[in-house]
Amino acid sequence: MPFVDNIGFLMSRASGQLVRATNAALAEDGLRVRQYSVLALVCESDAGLSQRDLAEVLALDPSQVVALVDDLHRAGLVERRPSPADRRTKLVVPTERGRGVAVRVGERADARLADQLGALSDSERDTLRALLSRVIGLDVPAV
Amino acid sequence: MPFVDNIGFLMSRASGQLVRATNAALAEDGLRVRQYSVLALVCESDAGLSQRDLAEVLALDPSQVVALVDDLHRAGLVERRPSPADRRTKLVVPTERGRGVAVRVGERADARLADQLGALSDSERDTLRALLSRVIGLDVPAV
DNA sequence: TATTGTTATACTCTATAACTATA
DNA sequence: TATAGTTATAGAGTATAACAATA
Repeated sequence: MPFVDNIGFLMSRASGQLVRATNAALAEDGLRVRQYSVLALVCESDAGLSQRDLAEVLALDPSQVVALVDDLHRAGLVERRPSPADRRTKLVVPTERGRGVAVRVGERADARLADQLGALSDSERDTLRALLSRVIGLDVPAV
Repeated sequence: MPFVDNIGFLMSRASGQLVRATNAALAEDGLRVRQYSVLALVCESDAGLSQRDLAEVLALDPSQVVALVDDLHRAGLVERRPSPADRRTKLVVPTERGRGVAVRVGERADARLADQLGALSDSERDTLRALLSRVIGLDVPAV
């Protein structure tokens, strides 16, 4: 099989393409996809997420999460709140402005992503989503 | 739809995982996946590939290809040959040693990749390959 | 004029190690 | 002793701009 059909190569190219397109969609709000992923996650959460939770979900090193939360905090989009249960833990929660930005840029990012996936039908997108989830080990493998 | 089901996010995580695993497989030969991709491509080619060809196939900037070819040349795995047709163009061709290394590390890299895709059946891998090709626009979209 | 390869530069991402404060 | 967050640092990847040689 020729190298250009290597799944790792195809995945890397596709990922780069999607990240570039998403970054372009987020750029006018001064965000990049990694910062936005943190913002989107904490907006989905009720009580806020610890930085450790964020690191695990995003598969990032905790030290990287520090920098991303710093960026969002500097932009006034999130705050760090002390956890009532554990004084080591800081819960990252969105500000009002952060919630608004998340909705707005989320829509633009989703639209851009949809453009990138234009060649795929809805059911093909579902298939792709399921296969990717299996690759990263989030779902149980078929027995 | 929760952010963790975002196709861009899943793609990015999957890509990172595959690249990491492949880099680990190539490490004992002092290669990384980007260098290996150049080596693999020129080994498939009969007459060698120009750096411009490589940049296009790999979706890299030509200046990045310069650095990758430099690395491989320093390791004695490829050579730059003047093109008979165009004195601006340099054809990148593997050395004998380069061909040997490509076969050996290619097998290890393929095995590692197969491990990473362990949860997927053969037909699912084909499906994934086809969907990724469509995303990056290599294939004609379904009409 | 346009293209091939090249150099230079800056920024982002990734990977580790070590430190602090709490548990 | 282990965990959450943090700082620091180095290396790899990405993105542009500009240049020389050649077409």
